Amino acid sequence: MSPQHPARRAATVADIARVANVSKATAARVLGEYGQVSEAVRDRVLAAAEQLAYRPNALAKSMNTGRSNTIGVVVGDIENPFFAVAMRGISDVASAAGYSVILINSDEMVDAEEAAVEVLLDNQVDALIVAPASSARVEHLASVTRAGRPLVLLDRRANGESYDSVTVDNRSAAVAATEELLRNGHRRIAFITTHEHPDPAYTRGDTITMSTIADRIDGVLQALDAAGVEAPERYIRLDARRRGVDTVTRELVHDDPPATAIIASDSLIAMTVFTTLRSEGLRLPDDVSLIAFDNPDWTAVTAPPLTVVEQPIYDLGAAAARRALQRLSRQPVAEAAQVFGVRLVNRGSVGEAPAYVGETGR
Amino acid sequence: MSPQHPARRAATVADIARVANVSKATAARVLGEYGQVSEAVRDRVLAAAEQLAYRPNALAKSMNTGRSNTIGVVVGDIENPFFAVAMRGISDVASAAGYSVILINSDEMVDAEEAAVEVLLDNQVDALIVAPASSARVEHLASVTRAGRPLVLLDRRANGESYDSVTVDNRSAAVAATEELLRNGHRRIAFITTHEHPDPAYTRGDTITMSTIADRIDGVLQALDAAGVEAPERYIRLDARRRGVDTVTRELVHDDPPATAIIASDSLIAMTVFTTLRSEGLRLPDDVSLIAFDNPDWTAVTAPPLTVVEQPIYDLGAAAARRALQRLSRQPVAEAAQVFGVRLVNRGSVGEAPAYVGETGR
DNA sequence: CTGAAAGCGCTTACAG
DNA sequence: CTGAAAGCGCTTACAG
Repeated sequence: MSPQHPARRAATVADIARVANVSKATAARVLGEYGQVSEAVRDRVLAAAEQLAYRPNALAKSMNTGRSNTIGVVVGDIENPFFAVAMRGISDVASAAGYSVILINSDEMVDAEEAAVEVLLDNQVDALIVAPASSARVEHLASVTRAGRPLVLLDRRANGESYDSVTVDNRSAAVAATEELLRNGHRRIAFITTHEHPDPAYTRGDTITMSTIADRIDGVLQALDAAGVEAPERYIRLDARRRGVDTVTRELVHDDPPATAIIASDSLIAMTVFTTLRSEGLRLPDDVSLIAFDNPDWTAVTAPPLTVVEQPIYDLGAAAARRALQRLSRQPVAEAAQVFGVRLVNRGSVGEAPAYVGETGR
Repeated sequence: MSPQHPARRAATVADIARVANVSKATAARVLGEYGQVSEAVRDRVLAAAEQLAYRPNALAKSMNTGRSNTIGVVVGDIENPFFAVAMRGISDVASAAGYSVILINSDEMVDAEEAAVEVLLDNQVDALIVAPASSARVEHLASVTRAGRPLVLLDRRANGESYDSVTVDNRSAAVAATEELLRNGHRRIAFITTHEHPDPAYTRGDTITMSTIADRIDGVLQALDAAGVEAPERYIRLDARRRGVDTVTRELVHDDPPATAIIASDSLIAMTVFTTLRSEGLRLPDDVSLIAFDNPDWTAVTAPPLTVVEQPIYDLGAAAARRALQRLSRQPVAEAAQVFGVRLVNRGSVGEAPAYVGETGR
């Protein structure tokens, strides 16, 4: 059987040892690059390996070493640009360190997330990075640390246990966005999120299970309260996918009195708000102002370009991977919770608040 | 040590066997769900497993069965929405079938792709899905089939060997886009791609290493030739990242005679063309028409919304995974090359070709 | 420096 | 139905 043709079976250490006339241990030493081997023997083994097109079986190696050089990642949806970019950050850092990454989508469902964690653990990943769908239901995450493997939370925190986490300062971001709007005279400021919730309206004290959303709402209300706006929660809308972001948008801007500004919790929501406002004949930013979370390229090319809250998404992913790697190498890690700052990018979708002229007008 | 506390060592089949008072073989039979076991013994084993919080070691299982239930995926860049969406398709199909997926980015560099394939093979993936960076340098792909593992090419073909592939009919797509432009009176039609190439200009007979790009150029030229346009390759621009898509765009529309329409090989290029035209004071579609490959959501909200070539990207990924799975189950697979059709989505960026009024005007 | 043996955690024949 | 043994392809002490 010539080397060009499909081999019946891949060559193993034993095969190399036989051909090189050494013991399996010796062959393994040169192939695995550990221990001491004489020059002459090494050459013989290497020649045999070359001849038989030897490739190591990483699984067998993992069985012995207890390390798979693999990192598991659980995100909501890799199709979501946020996670795609974060994944790139994770991948780059992992690859550079010789780690492969196994990816599973949770679709933001805790049950799926739990199953994913189990699969990944069974596959002996060395560490896990997860963007928890809920900050409340996180018992399954304990199984990771219980298995003695590093866990890093991506973008979202978890209640109870204190895990390593790499997040963004969503509260400050929301405060900054809201203040920018307040500065322009807005007082009826809406916040739209598609995060699932029993009631689409928000009442103080409501438990928001996703930490990013909870923080943003806190930030919006904090800024509004500080500005003396009364009952600012009136314009907060949760679970907007249920009735449609377009419908929710329409109601907000036709409310009495209407919201004069909208903060969209992600760029997809912003896109629908944008088109809905346009189809309603409302001008941006003259009639309604808009600020979006996230800064995908397209937000800079719309007319007007959108004012956005830019998050260091790639860095978030990279930092999560770095943290996991540090834990694996037992390096001392300074802090458990790494929080990135965000940046308000002023473009053209925020303008002076229009005067309220009663029910008939705006 | 109570079950709530970190276990020193995870329970194994041997541990369960000891506690349940059966042999390892018997414990393994019930835990691995194979072979025959009596009701009574099964219960005892299950109870022991429960008590010790037993979790199977997928690696050990793979060692024996020769199947890892893992699929390797090599794409150019997961941050690219095209691959993010395709990855979602792959993931969904793989997960549903009980497979995990390991992802590696090649950055469209063949060397990195080659290394990725090696790593994945070493990790004993059952099958491989790769979007080859080059159709020309594909020798490393042979190692996959040589290892007896299914290989499915995603989005791009490879020269020589005939591998399974799931692609899109790029030639027809380019023909359709070009004909739409011709129908509107355009004859100086440009095509811009960032695909790397020694010469940014295109000469008939040039070898384009990426099959998608080669097909698109073929399609554009075919339609233009059929329409009797002379030397239509004049407006084709390769490797546009080198000098900048904005610069390339500016030159094309200020050429004498200028291009009156541009086909952008992906949506990122389209975005830059869009902003460049605007900053040049050129109106879309009155002065210049634009058609983009790919249909991300934002292309529908620009002013004007873009006319695009929509590719069934998710389906492409899903089909690739399905094909890999079929090969693994040795089901008869009808054809080796699955080609998806594309759809021209007419929106607002194509208009009548402006009259050419000589060097001073347009 | 080199080798024989045991072991990682499972599965797979082979007996009984 | 159940068990003792061998084996998957490596690594890891332990001798020599």
